[in-house]
Order: sequence, then C-alpha cells, then structure tokens
Amino acid sequence: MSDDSSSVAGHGCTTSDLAFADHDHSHCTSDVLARAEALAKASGARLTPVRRRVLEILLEEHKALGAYDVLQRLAAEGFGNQPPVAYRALEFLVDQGFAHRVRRLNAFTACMHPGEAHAPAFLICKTCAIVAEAPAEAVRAALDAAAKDLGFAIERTNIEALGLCPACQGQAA
Amino acid sequence: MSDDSSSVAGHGCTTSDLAFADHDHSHCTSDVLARAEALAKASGARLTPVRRRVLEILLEEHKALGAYDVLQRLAAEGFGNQPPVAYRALEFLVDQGFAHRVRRLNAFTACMHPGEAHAPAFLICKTCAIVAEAPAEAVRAALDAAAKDLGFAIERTNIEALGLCPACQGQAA
DNA sequence: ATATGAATGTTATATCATAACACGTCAAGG
DNA sequence: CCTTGACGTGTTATGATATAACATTCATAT
Repeated sequence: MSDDSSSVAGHGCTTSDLAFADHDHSHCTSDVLARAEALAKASGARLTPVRRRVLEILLEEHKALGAYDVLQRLAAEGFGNQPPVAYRALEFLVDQGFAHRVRRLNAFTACMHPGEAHAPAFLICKTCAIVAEAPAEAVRAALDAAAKDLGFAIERTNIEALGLCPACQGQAA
Repeated sequence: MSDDSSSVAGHGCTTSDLAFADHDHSHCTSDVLARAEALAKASGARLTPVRRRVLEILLEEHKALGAYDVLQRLAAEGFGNQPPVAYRALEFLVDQGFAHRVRRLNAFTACMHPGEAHAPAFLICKTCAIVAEAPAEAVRAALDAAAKDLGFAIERTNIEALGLCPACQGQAA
C-alpha cells in the first residue's frame, strides 16, 4: 500500500502513523495549505502573501524552523528581511492554529491538523532533529486532571519530548 | 530557627496539594536542600558553593527565575558576574535533578522532589507568574504510550501549561 | 609537591525576540 | 470624491537569552 503518489485522500502525513515514515510530503503540504486557506476565509483571518508563504515554508521543510531560518527564506524571495517580519507571520499562524511553537527548539512547525482542535505533543529526535506532532488527547486529559486537582485552569499547553525517532534508534544500535 | 507556623513534618510544599497554598516555605527550602546535599554526597556530584547557593536562591524565591536573575544575585554576593557562571550552575542542578528548566519562561525552578524520579508538569499562572510543579506520572504515562505507538523513544520531557492559579481565578471573576 | 581534572572566572560573541515608528493599502462613512 | 481609521508590512534599534573559547584556581590522589 504505497502512499507514493496515489492520493492520500485526506490522509497523508496528517495521520500520525506516517509521522516518521517516508511519504510523499507534497500531498500533506497542499492538503494542509488548502485547509488553512479555507479556515482563514471562513474566520475572516487574512492569510496574506507573507503569512501564506511562511506556512508553505514550514510545510515544505517538514521540521521545526527557527524564526531566522524562515526570515532568511523570506528575504531571498523579496519580502522584508528584518526579524519582525518573520515573527509576526509566525505569531499569526500560531494564533490561527496553523502552526505550533516548539519551545525546546526555539522553533516553529506547521500544524498538521489545522482546525481540528487537538492537543499536540511534539516528539523531537535529538539526532536528526525531525519533529513529529503526536496525537495527545490522552496526555492532555491527564494533564487537565492533574491541574484540576490543584484548582488550576489550563489555557494553553506545551508538551514536548526529546528522544530518538525510529530511524535513529536503528542507527544508534 | 523557629518559625511561627511550626513544622510540616516532612511535608510542606513538597506535597502537591500545597503547591498554591500559603505555607511556611522555609521548611520546604531546608528540607529540599538537605536532601539535595545527601543525594550529591551519595552520587559523588559536587554541590559547590555557587551551585548550592543557586539552589538556595531558587528555593527561596519559590518561583521560576531567569538565568540573569540568578546571576544578579550571585554577583551581589561576590560570585562571578558573567552569564556562564549562572548557566553552568543551573545546568548542573538540572542534570542532577535538583532543578528544572521551564522553557516557556526561559527560566529555572527548584525541584521539590529531588531524587524521587518523577515526571514533572509545570502549571504557570499567567497573572501572578507562580509556577507549581504538579505530579504528572499519569501524564507521562500517556505520553509514553503515544510515543510508543510511533516507535519513538523518549528521553526527556517538557510538560508545561499556562493558565490561572486558584487565587488569580478568583480575582479575575 | 606536584600532576591531573574539575570548577570557576572572563572575554567575546552568537542567537532569539520585541518595542517603536513610518509607510502603504483598503474599506467604511462623510 | 476623499478622509479616516484599522491593519499589514517594512524599518531601525535594542533588549533578552545563551554559549564558545580560553585563562585561572582549586581539590584530590598520588
């Protein structure tokens, strides 16, 4: 069952079991981008050229990028080349739920489930730096329970894990 | 020594139900510090004056401190006044499990359960900036399960939540 | 006492992030 | 029309966080 070019029909790397698998990433990119555009249109948020391009860049790389990495690419394409240009676009994407901030890496990554109201957990390979967005509803539920015991009201979470992805585990052995 | 509210008998703010409660924090400080010293002695790690003082500072504040905050206090007491002094001591404490890094705040906080091999989750109040270290064994277990499904091997985690502590929820209402 | 490695101190610089203001665009109301 | 106000973008400048590299001191074991 190769996911090679035969249309992923709504799946692709948005399904978590492909997070670390080889796959035709262009499907994920176009799929997610299309959904983001639809969501923006629906909500009235303005997915302008810079913002859209930043999202594309994050999707193309399929890994976490620092704001300055993004900025460099933007500048090379004729957009502004000062930090706020990148930070503002990234902030917009995060606010809209189109991207996530990975604090451990001081970096940003495209959200693979825009609009799906999910609780992301990031699995960061310390060797190859790939970042997978794992489904974390159960994790979030446990965290909510722990917070509730203390009377704490959670608004936003950052759940991140550093370790080895399947491929790099093999190489380490 | 002697304090007004006498003795928490081995408990104090190391018990999670006191995380947000008023309490005589000097007990937590001395208790945790003593345990850290014992652990260091047992493992051969050298809890030198700077390192010990940094741990004390973190304990005294009972909140997350930035490296430069710590550095300022160190410098005022005659220790070195350059960033590496603080960063190295903090790194040692984190490596030993005597402190944790709170990435969301670019800050560090004393561990309230040194040597207990726990999975901390940090609850950060966005209003008063207090940070509570919540027990998160269940959270960690859920995260391990999610990672296992993807074949990812977790080594370290950062689980953080931003929201409102009980006191600030009251004020907000 | 002295060789060794660890810890500390220092200089310098790298990296990440935001405040504040200027300019252009575009749509709503005069 | 043409103004006005909100928003987005671009710019300058600076602030905040973090580490590399090297010099010096200290503890310890011989």
